[in-house]
Amino acid sequence: MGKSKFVAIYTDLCEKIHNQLIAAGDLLPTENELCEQYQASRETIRKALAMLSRNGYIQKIQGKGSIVLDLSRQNFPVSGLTSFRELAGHSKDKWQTTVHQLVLIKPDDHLKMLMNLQKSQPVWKVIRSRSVNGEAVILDKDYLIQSIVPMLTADICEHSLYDYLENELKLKIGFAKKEITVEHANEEDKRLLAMNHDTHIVVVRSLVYLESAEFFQYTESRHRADKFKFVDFARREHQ
Amino acid sequence: MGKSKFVAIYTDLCEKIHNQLIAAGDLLPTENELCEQYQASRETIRKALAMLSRNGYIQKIQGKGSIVLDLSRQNFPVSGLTSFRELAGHSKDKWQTTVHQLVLIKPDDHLKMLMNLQKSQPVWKVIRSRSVNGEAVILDKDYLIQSIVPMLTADICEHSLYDYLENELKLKIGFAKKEITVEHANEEDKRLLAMNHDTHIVVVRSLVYLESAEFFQYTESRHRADKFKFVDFARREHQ
DNA sequence: AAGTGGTCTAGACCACCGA
DNA sequence: CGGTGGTCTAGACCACTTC
Repeated sequence: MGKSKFVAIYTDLCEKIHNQLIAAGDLLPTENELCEQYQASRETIRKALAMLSRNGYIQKIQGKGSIVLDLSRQNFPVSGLTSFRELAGHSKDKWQTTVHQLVLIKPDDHLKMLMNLQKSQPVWKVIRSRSVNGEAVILDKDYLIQSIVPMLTADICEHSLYDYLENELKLKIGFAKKEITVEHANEEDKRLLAMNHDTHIVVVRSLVYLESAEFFQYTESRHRADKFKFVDFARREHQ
Repeated sequence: MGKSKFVAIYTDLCEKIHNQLIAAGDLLPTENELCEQYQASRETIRKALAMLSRNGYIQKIQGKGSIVLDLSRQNFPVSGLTSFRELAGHSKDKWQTTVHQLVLIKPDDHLKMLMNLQKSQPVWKVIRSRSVNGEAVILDKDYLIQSIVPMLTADICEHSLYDYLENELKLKIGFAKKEITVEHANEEDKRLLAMNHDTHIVVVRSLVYLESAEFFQYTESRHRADKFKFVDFARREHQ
């Protein structure tokens, strides 16, 4: 239950590609060979390969085989659900988090609209800035529904909020909808970020849901424009 | 061959959701019921459901069923491969395309690096602006490898380049890697776009590949910052 | 013609949910 | 407990590439 067979096969092939045991441009073993190697049925192998394909590791070509792609360089887990991790997790720079505010609030009308709340219910408001090399370049404003996250501390917010949610509270994150726009910096941005003569902020707004399809968190992640970068791998679904 | 069974089922369910024959928040029929309805095996039904899930239409919950999600409002085909379509295709505004340049060039070193070209080979360079309500807000610079796209005309570029590539040349687009950043507007931006006192440009750089894994196009899509919006649906892959 | 991936099937067992 | 989705299997046939 910890892992299904096809995920284990996916993970194994993933590592082999990352460690260049299989070089970019090469063909993967055929599906039948992989059936042998992993003692699995073909459909199970194919699930693992489909996952590799979705995540940009391989390209399957009918009649030929599965080519290993060369996108690994900057291909950190695309469309992960937290923008901070996306940026920080895979870089070598030193990131630091500062908690500016942690309060339990009753949402006002504007927030209720943003969060699509029907009734008024208490919400954790967390404001944090993220610094790299001592320069605050990201301002994260999180709003979490208290009936799902009963307690929060500054300590949790300063370290990894998501670790806490997933590993301590055992919450299962399901999906999120994100929206990226560019806006003018406001007073709060100027106060809490090192604005560096820059007037623009990239705003990533996310609605995050649990696996139960229950809404759970709204996040506004405000990035200094010159420090922002979003990478995406998109596959064409021929229908 | 035109369509596989599971794609047909996916498409049918898609339409039913769009037309609200199945309401958001409701459960889809169970997998076994769908087997009956579509006269298909369960794995085939599950392929269709997996596709719906990937594209944000449903959330599957073990032991319960598949809930129809309510993301339809602004959920245009996320992570399509062409940023112009993403913006224009599903809006009600009137868009117009102006072709500024269409030439066959030998790429210089900078372009060769961007396009990851080993040898020097002729490349189509297409510069177009996109206007909405008479205001030019997007500048698209496309570079297409001529050995794959032998001929281009201004007429094709003014209408739909991608229609031509897919339907006339029968090219099969496979996947793309995109990168979104924010940069200062340059002279060309100011000349060809209605810059509106704005100094920033959202730059979407894409490397596009065919299904054969062959590289084929580099695109730089430069959006006036205040007109830019990117929407993404991301699913957590629990492993 | 042989080998590859693409699709579909029927059946089995498990993990989870709700009454 | 019964019904749901999650996983895995073995086998079949098709479409495509390559020789």
